[in-house]
Amino acid sequence: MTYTTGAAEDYLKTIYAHTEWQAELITPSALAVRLGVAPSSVTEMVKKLAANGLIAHVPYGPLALTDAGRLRATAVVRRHRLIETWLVDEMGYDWDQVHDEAEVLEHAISDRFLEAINARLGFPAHDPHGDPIPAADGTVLRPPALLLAEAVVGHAGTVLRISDRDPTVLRKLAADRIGPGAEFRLSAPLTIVLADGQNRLVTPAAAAAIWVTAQA
Amino acid sequence: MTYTTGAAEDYLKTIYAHTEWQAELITPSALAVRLGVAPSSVTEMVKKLAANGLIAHVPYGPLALTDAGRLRATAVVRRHRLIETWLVDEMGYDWDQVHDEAEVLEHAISDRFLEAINARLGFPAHDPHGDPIPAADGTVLRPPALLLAEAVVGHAGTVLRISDRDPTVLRKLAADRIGPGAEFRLSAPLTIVLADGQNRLVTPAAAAAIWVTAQA
DNA sequence: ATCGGAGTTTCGGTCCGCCTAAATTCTGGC
DNA sequence: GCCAGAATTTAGGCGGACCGAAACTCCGAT
Repeated sequence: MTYTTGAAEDYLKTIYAHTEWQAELITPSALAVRLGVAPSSVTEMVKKLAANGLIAHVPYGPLALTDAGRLRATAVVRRHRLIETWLVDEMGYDWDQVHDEAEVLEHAISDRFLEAINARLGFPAHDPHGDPIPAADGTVLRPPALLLAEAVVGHAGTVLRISDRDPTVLRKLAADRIGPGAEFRLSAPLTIVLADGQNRLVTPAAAAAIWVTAQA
Repeated sequence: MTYTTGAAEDYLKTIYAHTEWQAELITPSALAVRLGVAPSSVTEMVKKLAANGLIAHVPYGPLALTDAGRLRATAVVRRHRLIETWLVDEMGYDWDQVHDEAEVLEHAISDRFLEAINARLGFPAHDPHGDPIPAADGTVLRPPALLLAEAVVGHAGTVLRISDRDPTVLRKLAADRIGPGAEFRLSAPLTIVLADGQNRLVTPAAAAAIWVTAQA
């Protein structure tokens, strides 16, 4: 009835992550791609998660978390992001190196351990990529944001988060000193001016990974 | 061919642990008890480990690690003990609380992470219970030792290690300030005098968990 | 309005680690 | 030397997570 294996947690987390910054529901095939499994594996797990009341699913339709599922998912995300923050702040990792380690540890550490690092870090609200760390009750504070790739020329704002999907992008941006909190103005397509007046050319891949404040 | 699942690591580690302080080979049934699995499960895993050249086994006989198996086992033990040391030294755990957490983490952390904590701890030679931490090449430094339960009255020496099997024993001994490094003399059965002259009565369970230097 | 292809599900299968119950083998006491 | 009981192995099964191939459903383009 509880059903909280590492695999199930990964499915829930991935469903949650998909809807965190985009508002669309995820389809089984998209989920399969993200998880790197066959579509039939998704069907199977979806059946189990639905039977446990963690997701809502009509046959041939998209997937949506139930309240119970969302709570479970945010708990995993919370672990993942606290671990990433801790690896960067205390264990000497760079922000492009934490993902895989966190992926494993999030299923391995005890609650006690989690709270130990949380306290040590001073109860951070965001991870190194700017992603909000869900509270223990599942609450997530997420400001309105849009992709840099979708911003119009002239848009000014602050970098809120960078998707951690592509380590290459992360390394490049770190070298360019572009991270959460950076203020900028989009002076031309794929070109931003930072607070200190420096220009930066961002790759299309980077523009599709950088989320910025919606309001100037 | 490589075959290093968490379960297999646990079998190897347990076989190794059995022969670390006692010189006897372990039998399949003893291994089953230690691991909390059915004897038939042991038979099955033993077959796989033998096929992979990690243990030597003749049907109906006891189990022995091959060189390759010992190397694999000490690698796991190394992880386990470094993690325990780190949990106590840096993460605020008491020595009777680290076992379960280490049991899970030893299969989860990367080599990079392991070396990060190793460096942070200053490359310790022993864990909090006094167990030697194997070197990366599998070398283990283990002084001659005997159980306090087997020492004769009058025996004097130093506490080398305390088995971490029983948390109750560990808590009691911590309260009594008996730990690795403590000098003592066995003044009567189950009675020791510490370096500062204080007397301590040890329970039979504790006497069967405390290993001391063989020579006075 | 239908038809084909994309997306989804079903079906049968694999591997892993575990189980119980039923053989089988070994061994020590007579 | 034999034989009962203990230890071990074999046999058959289960649940979890995955797979590929085949069947099915759905929807948009014509």
